[in-house]
Amino acid sequence: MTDGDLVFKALADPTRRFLLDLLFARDGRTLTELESELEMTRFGVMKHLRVLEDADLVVTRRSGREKLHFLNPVPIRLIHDRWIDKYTERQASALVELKAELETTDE
Amino acid sequence: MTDGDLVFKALADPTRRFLLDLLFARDGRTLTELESELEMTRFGVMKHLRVLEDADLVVTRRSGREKLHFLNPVPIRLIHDRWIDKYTERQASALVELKAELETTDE
DNA sequence: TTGACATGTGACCATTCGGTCACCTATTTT
DNA sequence: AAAATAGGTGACCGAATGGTCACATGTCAA
Repeated sequence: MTDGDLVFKALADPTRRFLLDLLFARDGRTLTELESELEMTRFGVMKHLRVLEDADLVVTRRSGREKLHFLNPVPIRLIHDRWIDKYTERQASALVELKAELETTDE
Repeated sequence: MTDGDLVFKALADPTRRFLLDLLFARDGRTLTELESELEMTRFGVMKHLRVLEDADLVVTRRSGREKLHFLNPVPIRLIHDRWIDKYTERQASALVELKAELETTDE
């Protein structure tokens, strides 16, 4: 399996996307800390973190017996660049902003 | 399953990503035309296109007995916006460009 | 209107994936 | 040193996924 494949497989699971959300909000957390945010055993979370790490979406640093987890945004950017070229980028982001605007004025 | 889930599930398969690549290169193709680019039965391709359509990554228009397929970049842009904020965007794209530059100068 | 063409449905099967558990190692604390 | 803490491995099982086929509908051309 190539690098790119790993990224898409990693993003396919809702638990793993939630882990990325947690790290996006605050970096450098340990497995145990992340586990406490999820209704799942430590082993499940560990397996998911492993997948994210293999995909290079999460990078880690050991500190004693702890392992700190950090979000790496580069693979996400590459997904964007694959199907949105420089010419259509303005359109796409404009549509996204328009949609967001319409939804907030609904409230 | 929510809309976002469908997008990530859809992107998880290499055949579906290749279909997006084909449509990114040239829009408005029929099922039969796309099928000819793949080593898979028509039914397999149809199933994949259905998944992409449910995820809103591909939109279609009927024309007689043909069904034309178009790429929709909006969901891709939303993925980008979820984990790359305005402040780190410059960093991420800079890293991507740097990596591309290093790889091309290698040759 | 008959036949060819383009697309569609439901069932089926092999493989992959998500999650848990028993068991294990390494580091810190008391 | 002993106990507690943080992380890790391999096997296992139910559920979801990828791909194919028999069969069916709608559209176009001769």
